[in-house]
Amino acid sequence: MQKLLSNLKITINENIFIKDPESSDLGKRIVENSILLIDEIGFDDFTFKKLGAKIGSNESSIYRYFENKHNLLVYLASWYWSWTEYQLVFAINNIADPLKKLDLAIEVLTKTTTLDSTFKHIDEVVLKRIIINEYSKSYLTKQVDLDNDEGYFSIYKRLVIRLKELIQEANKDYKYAFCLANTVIEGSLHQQYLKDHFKSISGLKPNEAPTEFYKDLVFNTLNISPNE
Amino acid sequence: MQKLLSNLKITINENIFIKDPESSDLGKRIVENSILLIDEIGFDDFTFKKLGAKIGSNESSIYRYFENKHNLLVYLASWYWSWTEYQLVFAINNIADPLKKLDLAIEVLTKTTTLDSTFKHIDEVVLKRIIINEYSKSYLTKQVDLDNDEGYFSIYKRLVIRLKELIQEANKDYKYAFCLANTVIEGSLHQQYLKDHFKSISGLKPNEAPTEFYKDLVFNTLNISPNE
DNA sequence: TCAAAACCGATAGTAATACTATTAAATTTG
DNA sequence: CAAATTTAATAGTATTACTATCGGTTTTGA
Repeated sequence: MQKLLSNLKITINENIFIKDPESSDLGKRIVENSILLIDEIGFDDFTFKKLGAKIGSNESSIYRYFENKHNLLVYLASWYWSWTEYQLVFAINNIADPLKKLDLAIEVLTKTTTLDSTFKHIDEVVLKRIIINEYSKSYLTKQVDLDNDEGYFSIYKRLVIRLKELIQEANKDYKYAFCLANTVIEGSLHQQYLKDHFKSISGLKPNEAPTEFYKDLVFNTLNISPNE
Repeated sequence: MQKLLSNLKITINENIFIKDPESSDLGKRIVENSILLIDEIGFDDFTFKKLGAKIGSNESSIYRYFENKHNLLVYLASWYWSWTEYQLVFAINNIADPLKKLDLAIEVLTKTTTLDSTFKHIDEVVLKRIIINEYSKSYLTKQVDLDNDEGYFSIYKRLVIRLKELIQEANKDYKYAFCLANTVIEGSLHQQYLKDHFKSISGLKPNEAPTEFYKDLVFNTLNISPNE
């Protein structure tokens, strides 16, 4: 992926962290290396103590940035969805045709992730793997309603709403725009998980993204087709 | 739900448990009450110690049935998917029309769960809630490939394959049968989760199942429609 | 520029978790 | 009725998920 804008900062809800990790060198090392460590050992085995050892810092210092590892995961997810939203907005900017806009949106939301050099301390390819493997753990908790009230998932919800609006623009009579938007965004993660771990029931080849499946699904469902 | 068959036993892969919980009174109490306790406090806070206290038994006794709480979750999920498969097979039995069969299959897989009096120690409505809230935690782990090799997910995979075959019978030219089958089965759980916790982006009303959405989705995608 | 504030690393400590091991009583079974 | 199995109880371990405190260093802002 080429650089779209320099000096772009992804803004995350302040409730999620105690101290903004973008505000210091240690904070950036926490974010950068937590992505690598969670990818390596999985979120369940990930601890602040292990992360401290990896970055040559102390457990207690990391607790000054994030209340617990759950909030760190919410932070990483928010970053990912915010970055995805920015790509989506950029892709459909100045496009008038609603069908073409929807086509591009599905493309952005379902394609295989590539590196973005704008953010030097974040490896988006590894982060995407974490989102595929761990994202649902950030909301499948008993405190989900409280977290939701704090705005922990607002970026994700905004993205779903954007896609739902694109679907409605493309076909004003379609009755299930929200369900379909969720199907594309969450389903795309699931399809990519299946490709890696449940090959026998995955419809995707090893290096295939579910993009074509979702385009076919959405345009057939809406009874329209994008003119290339 | 009315009783379809008496004396039916759901068979679960023997690798998942140490001692078959169906083989003793204590085993059945473990299964029955683990469902209630996981629903109450969530899988993350659930421990064998707490379950022992609930059923007036000891932590160490539960460890003789299940290696750990993860395997207990896999067991409960296998039970649920096996029960669902039995409902699916029963529903489409003796139906010849492929479109009607697919229609009924989507119905079974996406509808709201109701009690089945065949299994006295299992509350299927509560179990379904656990599946919605916790199922993905059973495979979003670092040991997923090993667990898969042990056959922990074989019932679930068999169900996906059944639906994929019904899709193919309905439209032999459709290219993404596996992707679509996974979309319906996993997506249905997700839509029901959104309904309860992310109302602002859910397309479902409080007591609505995603059945109509999925029927519309599948039949439009396959370019067919079921004759009622 | 210098004092206050903020930051960081280190250490210590706690309650809970996720088990394992052992033993002894109760129950089942052949 | 003896042997085998099952269960409950206790004890113990390493790790987790924190909290609290204390200096030393760095940053800041008046």
